[in-house]
Amino acid sequence: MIEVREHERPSTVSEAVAVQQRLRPLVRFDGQPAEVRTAAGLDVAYDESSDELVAAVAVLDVPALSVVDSTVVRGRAEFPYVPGLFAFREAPPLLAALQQLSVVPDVLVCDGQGLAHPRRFGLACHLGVLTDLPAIGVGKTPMGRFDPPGEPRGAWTSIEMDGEEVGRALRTQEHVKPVFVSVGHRYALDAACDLVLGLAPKYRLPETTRAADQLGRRAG
DNA sequence: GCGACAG
DNA sequence: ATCTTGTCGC
Repeated sequence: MIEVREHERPSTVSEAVAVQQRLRPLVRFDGQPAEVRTAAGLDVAYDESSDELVAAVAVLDVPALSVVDSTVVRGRAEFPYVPGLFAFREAPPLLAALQQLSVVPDVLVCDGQGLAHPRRFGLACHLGVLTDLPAIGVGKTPMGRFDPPGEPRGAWTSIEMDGEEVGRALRTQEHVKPVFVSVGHRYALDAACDLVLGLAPKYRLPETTRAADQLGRRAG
């Protein structure tokens, strides 16, 4: 099963920022899996009462893209939504859901950013470090600066923040708005984009996140 | 000072 | 995140 590293649960913005600064150096850039046979999609859906949420994880076989395992955990939001501190709201229930899995996925495909974050420590880095599993971030909304990639499927451009490449705007479907890919933990950016393209043969978003999204919505 | 700000 | 079915277009 998945082991989760001991971690703090801050209740204020300044404490949360301090936790990010402390965990950031633990991000690893080596240890990428030689072959990805399973990929987990993670997503959180919100309920009516605004502080109730549903964390869903779907593990897909690669490259078949069939669901081989899944878990759903209901809970309450322990932290408000604050841009840049997204993980303190969604990581707790997602970690609980990950621990219920009967298989350990080769990579976590997170719904949000990884290094494409003001302090280079988005949700994908957070989850990657706390589980020490390879992780990447696939966001629907861009964070840094980028030029629009070409229209063909597979076209991409660099996303930069403070003059460095922190991710890529990747076109997964021709003439469709790109997704925003960044490294989370133990994964290279090139490989992350290859993986996302393989996971998104038909739609804009990877099948992993689509499956998790559907699970969470069904349980809400 | 003003605007921007993952889900 | 969420409010929301069918419909226009490649």
